[in-house]
Amino acid sequence: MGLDDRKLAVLRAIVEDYVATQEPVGSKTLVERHQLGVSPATVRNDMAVLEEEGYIRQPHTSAGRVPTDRGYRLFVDRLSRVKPLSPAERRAIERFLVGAVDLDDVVHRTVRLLAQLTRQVAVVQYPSLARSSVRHLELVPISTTRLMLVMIADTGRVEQRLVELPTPVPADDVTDLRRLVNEKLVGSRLSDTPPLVQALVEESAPHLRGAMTTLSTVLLETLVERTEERLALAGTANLTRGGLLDFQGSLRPILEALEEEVVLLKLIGEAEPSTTRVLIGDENEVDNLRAASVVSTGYGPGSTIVGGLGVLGPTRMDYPGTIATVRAVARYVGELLAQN
Amino acid sequence: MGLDDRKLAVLRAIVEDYVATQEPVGSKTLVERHQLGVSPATVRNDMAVLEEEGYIRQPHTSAGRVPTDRGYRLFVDRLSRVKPLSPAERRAIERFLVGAVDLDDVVHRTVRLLAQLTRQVAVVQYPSLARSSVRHLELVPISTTRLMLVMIADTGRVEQRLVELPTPVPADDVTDLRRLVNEKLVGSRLSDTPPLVQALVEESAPHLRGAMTTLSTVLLETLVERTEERLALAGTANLTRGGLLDFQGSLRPILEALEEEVVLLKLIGEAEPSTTRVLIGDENEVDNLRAASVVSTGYGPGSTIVGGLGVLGPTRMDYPGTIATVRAVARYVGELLAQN
DNA sequence: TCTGGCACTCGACTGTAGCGAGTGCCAGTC
DNA sequence: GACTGGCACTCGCTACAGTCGAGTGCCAGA
Repeated sequence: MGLDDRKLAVLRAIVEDYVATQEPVGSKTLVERHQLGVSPATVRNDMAVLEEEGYIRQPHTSAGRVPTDRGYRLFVDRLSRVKPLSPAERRAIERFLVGAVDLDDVVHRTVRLLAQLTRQVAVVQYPSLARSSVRHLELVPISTTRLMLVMIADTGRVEQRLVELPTPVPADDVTDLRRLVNEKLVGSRLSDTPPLVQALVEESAPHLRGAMTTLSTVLLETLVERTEERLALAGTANLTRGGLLDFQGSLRPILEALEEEVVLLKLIGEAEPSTTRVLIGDENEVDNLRAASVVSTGYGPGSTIVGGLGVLGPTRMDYPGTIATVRAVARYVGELLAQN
Repeated sequence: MGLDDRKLAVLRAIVEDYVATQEPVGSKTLVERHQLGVSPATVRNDMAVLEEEGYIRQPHTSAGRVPTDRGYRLFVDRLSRVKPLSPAERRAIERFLVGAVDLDDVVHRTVRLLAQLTRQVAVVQYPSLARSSVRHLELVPISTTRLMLVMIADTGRVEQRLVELPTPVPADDVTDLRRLVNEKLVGSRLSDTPPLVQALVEESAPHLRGAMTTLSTVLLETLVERTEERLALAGTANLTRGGLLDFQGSLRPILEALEEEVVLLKLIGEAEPSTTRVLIGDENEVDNLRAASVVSTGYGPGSTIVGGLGVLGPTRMDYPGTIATVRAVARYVGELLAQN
């Protein structure tokens, strides 16, 4: 795989041109637009090598070259630098995010902002419950045998769930239950609660035992097992930019994939390392998204990560710009959350 | 506008055929597929009249006829009966909606169900706050100058909002505040609260006055002014059915409209009368949706209405079936809510 | 009022031809 | 050995002409 500097430069030029024009790029136009200092014939030879190595391909004979997924990968890894944000973008981010009034608001603003700036489909995961701690648990009696359980997490998330009690429970007992669960659980990570919840049942007074058992079941179900991850989506209309050229003519699989929360979470939620992740075309494990690329990263207050966010677009996307925007937005959101 | 019975039958046949085949329908195929008891020539004469009256049109000379928006309207109003649901559909609805665990769950299941049954884009509005009553208000101290206000409505909706207090407020005072707002507001409709909230400030003890003022502002903002209506969406992938024929080739405007919550709320949220509403093509006031039809209705426990739901699809849609499904789903959801 | 017949229209499809962007290869030069 | 200019070739795109056929409008007759 002897790719000298010039061949890399040719690849970079092809990617940049193709992203800009959306048309296969030929050797002649390439030397015209970029100062490569060599003739078209030489570029053609280089192209032949790049094609051999699988970085570019010809849609058909007598057409220019188009980068392959592998070509984009090389471009992203070795040929591009993260583009600094324009002052206008920076301002847009700041303006957009101030004045957010609660978590819902923050998430919605963020996802719209991301979609607008990148002109692609944006996805923002709500702060993960698994990475949140309990700030407060509230029990609101609906009837004598029904409670509304409200959990407030330190990330600002609020989850509620109806609890059907096996037997009527008087108001005083509800107060006791409330005190007990709060004493035991407040401050602990949700992922660490199962043993605590277990202990809660065992330690509770006999007359509370029944209610507490039901309550604990619901608690475990809601907060731990059914990892109730939520997310917000925006910018699907951006999929129609670039006519029907992107996504080989059919938006169908993409739209289908976007409806599957599980799929999206996998895409942007696994942001273990705090670095930005780029998945290009085929690298994607979801079949429906083989024609798309995803740029995602984690966000959270300070250096911790509580959730993921990212964008999805055609493989033919402006990677440097998109990566920069995604990172910047994630950083701003993190700062915003840190203020809480 | 003398449209005798046969002309109406011809129109009905045209609509049904076109909806089924998606192809302009000619006089010959029409008499073949439907027992009209007359010759193609006669049908042609009727068609000419129908076209004159604006109920059908020809995409081009030497093509069959296609219903106009006006034609669909006449069809819906006078030529179609609501199709009874198939047992399979009935079962699907029941199966889908049992086991819903909280409001979010109900809404999400409903919207997916609607999308699946109608094979169109489904929209479900959360129970409107304006039509809800306060069941409980909770104040959770986050710090000495910050409270989390949580409002639980009788419709199951839970809204939260951060309150920044002007001065630190001790825990005892928070207890007092909680008691006061609950005493005053629980049980009242949200739309009726403004005077009550006002009174709350005036009647509160001097040392609570400052905090109560801030609190009341937030209350009014969150619950009344910023009519925080939420909605859920599903089935956008269904827009791609029928190739690019529907929506005159561009999904763009549709997708854009679907991103605007305000627009959607207007579409399905204004379900004043409990009857089903059908908006066909041009009747739609949103420019982006001139190529689409919307079938919507209100839902709620018993005969009250707390929100709207509906579907959006091409004007060429199976109106009788869609209307039946939308109504049935709304009724089931209403029953489900009544159980709470 | 309905029907059969007939001439007409016009989009869809097919085949052909010319154009041109772009390529691969090769011989020649530095 | 690396680069370049030149040349023949490929093949998608566009334009154009011709054919086909579904569907129509109209009219005379039952």
